[in-house]
Amino acid sequence: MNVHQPRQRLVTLADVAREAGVGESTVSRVLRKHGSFSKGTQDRVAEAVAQLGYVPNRLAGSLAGSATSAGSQLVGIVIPSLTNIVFPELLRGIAGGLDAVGFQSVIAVSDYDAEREEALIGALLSWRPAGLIVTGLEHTPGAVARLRASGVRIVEMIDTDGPGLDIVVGFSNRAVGRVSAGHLLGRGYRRIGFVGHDLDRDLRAGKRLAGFAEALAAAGHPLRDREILAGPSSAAAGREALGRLLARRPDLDAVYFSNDDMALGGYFHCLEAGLSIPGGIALFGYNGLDITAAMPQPLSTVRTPRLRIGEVAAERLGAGGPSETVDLGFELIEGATA
Amino acid sequence: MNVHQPRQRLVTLADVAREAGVGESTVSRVLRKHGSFSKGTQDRVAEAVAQLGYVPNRLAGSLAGSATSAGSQLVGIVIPSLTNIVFPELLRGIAGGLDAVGFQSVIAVSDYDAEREEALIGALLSWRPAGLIVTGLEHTPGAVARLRASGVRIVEMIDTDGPGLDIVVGFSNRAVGRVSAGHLLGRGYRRIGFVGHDLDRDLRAGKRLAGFAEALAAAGHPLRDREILAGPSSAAAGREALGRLLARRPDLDAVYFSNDDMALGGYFHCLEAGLSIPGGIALFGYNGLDITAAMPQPLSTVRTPRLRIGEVAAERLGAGGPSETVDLGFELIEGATA
DNA sequence: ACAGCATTTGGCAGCGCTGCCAATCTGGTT
DNA sequence: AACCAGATTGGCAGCGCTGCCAAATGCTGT
Repeated sequence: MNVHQPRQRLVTLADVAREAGVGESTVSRVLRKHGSFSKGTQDRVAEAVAQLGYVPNRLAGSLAGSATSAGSQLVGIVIPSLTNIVFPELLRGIAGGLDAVGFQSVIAVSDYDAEREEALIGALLSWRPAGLIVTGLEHTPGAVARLRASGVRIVEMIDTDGPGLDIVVGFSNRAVGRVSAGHLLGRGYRRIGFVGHDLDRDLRAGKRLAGFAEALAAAGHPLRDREILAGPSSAAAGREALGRLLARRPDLDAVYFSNDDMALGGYFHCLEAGLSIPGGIALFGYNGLDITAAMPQPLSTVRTPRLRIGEVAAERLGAGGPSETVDLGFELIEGATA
Repeated sequence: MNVHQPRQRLVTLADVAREAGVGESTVSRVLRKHGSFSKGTQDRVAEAVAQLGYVPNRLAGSLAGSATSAGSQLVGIVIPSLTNIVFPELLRGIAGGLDAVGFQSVIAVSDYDAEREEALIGALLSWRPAGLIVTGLEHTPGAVARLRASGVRIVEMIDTDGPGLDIVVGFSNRAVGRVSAGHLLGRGYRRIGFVGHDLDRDLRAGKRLAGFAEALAAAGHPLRDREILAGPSSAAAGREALGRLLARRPDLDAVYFSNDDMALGGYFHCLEAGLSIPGGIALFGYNGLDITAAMPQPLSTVRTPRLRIGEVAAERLGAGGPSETVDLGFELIEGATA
């Protein structure tokens, strides 16, 4: 089946109209519950639709509507990664918010590559989406130009540390870094290190580190050392990086991780090396992944409102308000590791 | 900005044609690198496009092409969840395979609900996608009817235990269960239990358990007990469930988990309860998540070719071959916990 | 210089649907 | 019985693009 057939002609609205013995525009109105029509007509149309197995063609619908109404019912989404569980959670939030209004999402993954993001934005705009949701505030000039010229609602997610193009939904990554530093300092840690991943590409992680280091320096206990592995974050990377860092600086009393995956890896390293936590070494993460709450010692971390960010992003896309920044904040989880 | 404006008229292909001083069809040919045109024309068109900031309207393009060519360059995807990291990985594979051919994916999440899946399939088909990728082999009769009537290529992912509609890409979940049981039996475990999640909804997990229990029974060492928590899989659920199971049946010498998340939770339970692994109790998971390899004792589990499944699914969607089932197999990871 | 062929180009009819407008119908009024 | 507002309906011109076809152009050999 399905082998190079010239694609059978599918049932069209005109077929339904003929079958139901009414005009095309009437069918269109009934199907969209828009305008007025009698109960009898509605029933006859419904029957014809069922009879013929009609599936509306939204390409045609959106194209026709594009002159006057809101364009297609698609929303374009660009995220940097699918590997980091954070992004699927954002997507889940968006999907939830979106299908409340019958929109659907076209998703593209940039792999933390700004050039690629620009290309993807172009590709998504070619579907004349009702709006676009992108990640972060940093984009190539070309991408910004396209977004501006598109005339559609733009939502930038996750980061509020800087000016946005239209709607911004997230929290301050810099503040997360500062608060995390404050917590460690407050607990009396003084010889603090950092374990991270690819900061050149994950710009938010870079901002957190900047805020973190800044707060430490301001308190007079500057960051002692850092171990940064190229490549995406992972438990394996965190484990290896913490091993290296502690081999070099066994005197550290606390380590800040670029995220929970890395921190979990660090935790595994400590288990294996027989280091006591937080007495021997304190660990502090970022994200508040569910898994960290199930650890024998819950991870000390910062929980971010990922799902909510997605929901709000979706919601604002539909709404017609003015441009604005929505800061959803974050929550420090004390945990037992720092 | 962007407040209820009646959507400015965007640049169209006709505008480009006028600017470049050529006909519309010429612009169309140049842009799609289809048919023949001179270098000079190409340059003039390219310049006009850049000049005007033209973004093609794929809604119109797909609609126009739909009469003769393959329909839109969209691919619809239905997955049951975004929470379980497995599905984002599938998506990543699909995205990779798809953008090699310039297709884009519209993603819908069914929440393991068959009725919802049916509705989503309808919604996706209304975009006249080039193909549809769905999860698993079990669908409502209505969903099957729609898929059949759509006339597009259908790929069913992950599970090969049963007949498919068109292309099936995955592995045998039942076989995973059997092989896992074989491994435990081979290692001498005899008093075996199971910890799982929501099997009524996650049908693949149910099939694995069926295969597992069947193999145990065949060997004369039937499954001793099971603890199944409602709701999705998670480390927290695995931890709690293992606690309950062992409280009830402290004599168990091995436990099979519905997946690695659950197993990791079980591992945490053991750490906390001071149970030695695998001497006191052996743990066996499913999925081969990266994180389990970073554990102090790597988890014994079965690694599934998730990324590859996605890639192959995408690849087959484009290809025009006959219907078939592609079994990509799986790999048993010995690990250190069983 | 001219036929013969390949290459390049433009015109235009749809693709299936929606929005606008005019036509028809309904029921109640005067 | 004539009249009117409101409800219901159908016709049809696009939405922006692609595929088909015919026309124009460029080259070659004779």
